Amino acid sequence: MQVFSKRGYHAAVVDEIADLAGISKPMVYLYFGSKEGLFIACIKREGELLTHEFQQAAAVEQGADQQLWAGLSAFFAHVAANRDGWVVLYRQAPEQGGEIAAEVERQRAAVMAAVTGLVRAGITESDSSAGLGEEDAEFVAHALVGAADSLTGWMADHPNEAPERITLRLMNMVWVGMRQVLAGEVWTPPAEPVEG
Amino acid sequence: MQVFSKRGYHAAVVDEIADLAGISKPMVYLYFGSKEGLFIACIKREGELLTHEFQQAAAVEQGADQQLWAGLSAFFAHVAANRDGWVVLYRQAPEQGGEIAAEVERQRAAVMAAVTGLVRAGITESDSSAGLGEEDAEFVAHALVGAADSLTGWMADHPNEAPERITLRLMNMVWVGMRQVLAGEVWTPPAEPVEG
DNA sequence: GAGTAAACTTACTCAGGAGTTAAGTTAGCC
DNA sequence: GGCTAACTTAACTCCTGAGTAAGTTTACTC
Repeated sequence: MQVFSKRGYHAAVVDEIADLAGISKPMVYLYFGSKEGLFIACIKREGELLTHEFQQAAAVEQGADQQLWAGLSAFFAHVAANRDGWVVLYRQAPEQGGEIAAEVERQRAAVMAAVTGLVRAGITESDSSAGLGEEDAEFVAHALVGAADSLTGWMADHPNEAPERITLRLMNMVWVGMRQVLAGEVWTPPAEPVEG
Repeated sequence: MQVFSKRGYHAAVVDEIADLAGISKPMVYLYFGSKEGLFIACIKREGELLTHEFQQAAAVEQGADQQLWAGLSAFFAHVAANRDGWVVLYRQAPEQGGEIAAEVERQRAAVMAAVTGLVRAGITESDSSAGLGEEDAEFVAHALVGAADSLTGWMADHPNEAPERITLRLMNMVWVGMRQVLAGEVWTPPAEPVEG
């Protein structure tokens, strides 16, 4: 994870990974078959761990907003403690082909589905759904995950910021806005085009 | 750009790039010196173009929200028309070392600074600054850029969605929330810890 | 403590791809 | 027609790094 995160898949050298793990290269091939196999194992573990922690945290029966809060808190806590894994999973894996791409897609979709589910719940929970539907849930989920991802970088620059505080800030940015939108308050752009 | 975007820096083969450009490999080396030089040129152009378009759009004198709206619209329009460039700049470049990392960092910082500037303006423009400060501006800017990045993926799955509509959705998610927070409405988490 | 299987290492092979060299080819110009 | 500039083609060198083969240590059994 550490090496893949720092160097990227292609630039990561199996020898370095083996050294760092305190074993020799042939052992890596014995255990994982190939570099690709090793990488897939990394992604799989990371994705499943993250999804599991997120859903575990969000599973408690309560309002959708609080579930989302719990899930995001778990997410940030996990990433803060384990930045490499997230970087590998979300930032650099997608461009590879074949089996790797497939596994990454699977793990990512799982994360996205979990978030989308909570957002959807938040929308339908509101009485006045204000015309927001499935597409909006997906949109918000994408934006949320992207924001969270980017904030992992911000978090690295602010090591004293607790994951809960980050979640709180993010919830205030997003959820309060969504609630307002659901309540009918909408921001609108200027009527005429701003520039030719 | 196309090849770097599809394959990633390391897996990109100079021969393929040359073929696609309709020139021969030695010419690539004549013009750019090395693969790294070529890549840096790509990043530089992309970053400067994007920053320029964003700032151009946001430069018109008006409310900070409308400036942000204009800037984000320009951003989405640019990325929609030129996905490869964004992918190269934001998603895969950072993990390389040396000169590449330096240039990427420079371009990214420029984008981030532009966004942060507008968010900061939005905060100070409000009468009741509600205790939000520079750190909050940076936080929101990070979240915004991350969301925008992630939404470029969503956009690729929804080709009929106009960039302006995406911006509108995003503005409604973020700005309305921020306005509410500035006005004093705050979302708070459950009092007791959700899980042990 | 010899025999042996499992766990491991050292030292290799071999392919792919960055970067180069050299010998053309084409177009424009005097 | 010869000269130059801008290129191409195609072969090459050389290095890095994935994957492997053969040998060596460890640990366990009788």
